[in-house]
Amino acid sequence: MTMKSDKKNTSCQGRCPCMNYCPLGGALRLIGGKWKVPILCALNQDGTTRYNELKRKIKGITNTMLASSLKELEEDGLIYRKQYMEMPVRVEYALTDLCSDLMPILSQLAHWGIKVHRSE
Amino acid sequence: MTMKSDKKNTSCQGRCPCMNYCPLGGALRLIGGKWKVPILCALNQDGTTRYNELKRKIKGITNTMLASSLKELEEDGLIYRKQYMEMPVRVEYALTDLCSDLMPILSQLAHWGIKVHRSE
DNA sequence: TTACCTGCTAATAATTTTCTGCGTAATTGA
DNA sequence: TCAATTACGCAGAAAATTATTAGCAGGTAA
Repeated sequence: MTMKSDKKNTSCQGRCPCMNYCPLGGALRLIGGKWKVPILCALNQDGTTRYNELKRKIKGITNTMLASSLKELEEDGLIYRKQYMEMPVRVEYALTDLCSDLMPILSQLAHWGIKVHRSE
Repeated sequence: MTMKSDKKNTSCQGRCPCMNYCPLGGALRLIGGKWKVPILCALNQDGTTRYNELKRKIKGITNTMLASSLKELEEDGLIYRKQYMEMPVRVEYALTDLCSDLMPILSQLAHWGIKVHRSE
């Protein structure tokens, strides 16, 4: 898998749940950006999904962003890519176990988000 | 508090832990950006903290970003600002209860981040 | 054959968003 | 007058995102 050791670690300079590397900052970087959460949510909800199916489901995403986000998510070990050598090529994506562990945490975050939204 | 209803809701179009508004996207926006997590972590670790103390503790942050991030966090109800009418002015920041509820979730996220980091 | 269609992705430039660096302001006691 | 504290404003740099174009592999329709 990829090396990320050169990424700046602004998140927590020796404080919090974080030490020198800051796994919290690291985690947030993995799911950061505009489209990664929508992709993960789609895969979480529907399971294994093809490229164009994702594109249809995630409104407004461009090919550029879908392809590059999928690539990063795969490199980071959050999703799994399986290419079938049919013609035309078929490619399927699914969450890895690692990412399945993440989803309940995101779900808690979502519940917290509901509270915040109500209190505004 | 602030109205955020005009924010685009790209995160989850009717899927996942999210409905139409997407509280997950909302939550991630609140803590998004380069400096908000470091600020929250500092406040979580040390409790009530003054402006310049925060500035010293969070290495590399500029006045512009510290001031604007604090302002947004306050508008969003995550931190609490108390200004003492001394001279020179003293201002203290602390986490709100709402944000205290968030910290354990971030902690879980951090633990997940450790796993990811190890598997790379 | 020719032309165009689907599925997936890359390359590039244009645009938008976010961040940085610097300067400055109000206040007032020493 | 100067220092200390807490900011705000603005220009430009950097980063993220979008738009556009194009590629390839093969299938379909004319």
